[in-house]
Amino acid sequence: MKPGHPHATEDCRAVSEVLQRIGDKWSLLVVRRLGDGPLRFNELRAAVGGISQKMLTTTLRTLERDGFVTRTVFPTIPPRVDYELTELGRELEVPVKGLAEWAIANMARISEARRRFDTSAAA
Amino acid sequence: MKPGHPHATEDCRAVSEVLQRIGDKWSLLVVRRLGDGPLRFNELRAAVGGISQKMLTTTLRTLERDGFVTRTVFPTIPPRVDYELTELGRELEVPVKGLAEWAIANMARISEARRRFDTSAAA
DNA sequence: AAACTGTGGTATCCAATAGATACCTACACT
DNA sequence: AGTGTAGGTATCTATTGGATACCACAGTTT
Repeated sequence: MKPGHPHATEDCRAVSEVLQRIGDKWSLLVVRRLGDGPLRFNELRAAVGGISQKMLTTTLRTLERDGFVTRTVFPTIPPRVDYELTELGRELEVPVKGLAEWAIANMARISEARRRFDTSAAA
Repeated sequence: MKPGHPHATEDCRAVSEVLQRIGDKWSLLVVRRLGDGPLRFNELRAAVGGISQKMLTTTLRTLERDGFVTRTVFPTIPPRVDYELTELGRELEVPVKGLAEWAIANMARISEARRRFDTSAAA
């Protein structure tokens, strides 16, 4: 991240892409829940809380496509589908955890900055 | 991040919020550029590349609101406005850098997972 | 005097995406 | 006939991103 780094811009764009990818409304919540072990669709839905069926389906498909979770179908009746983090998904948790700790530690500072900005702008 | 952690869900939601915040299309690119030192509006625009005036304005306002950058207006003619990272902005770069390294190191794995998923789904 | 230039914006409109809601399937069991 | 599972589809709205045009101001050019 020093000036003159030849690939700085494209690298940064790659990071931005990954951030946009996992920065949607539900992906992190889902990954975090699966971090405790595999879950079935409706278990996961209940564990996350507040997510609609469609959004969970969409979120899981995208996570599966990107190789973060695996989807295992048991051809029973009624059907049973297990979702589980892949190795890649578990590795992702490491840097995310770093960001998580920062976010938790600095949320108050951000909130206060917002409050200051909003009150001074409203004046 | 262990099962039974009482604040796991709300913490995770906080992280998700921060990620959504900086996970937009331009914020990280802008922060990265300002990491090399303060820049004027049009300098920044040229440095980032491909960003419209409106999007840069919007992005900078939000970053300013959240306390990541400062905006300094010099009341000259023509006007001159400098943007600079705050201490909070510079601190943010640390965990983001961790995620950045992960993203760069694993981009290929994600791409390959996508390719596999898309080809097998298309079949 | 009129028009153009460089700044850092704002206002407006349009397209694409994200998310929510409601309703649909198929199948077996009770 | 109704229930539970794991979805799919269709529709709607809200948010996001982007393009375009415009503004104010002063100096410079014509």
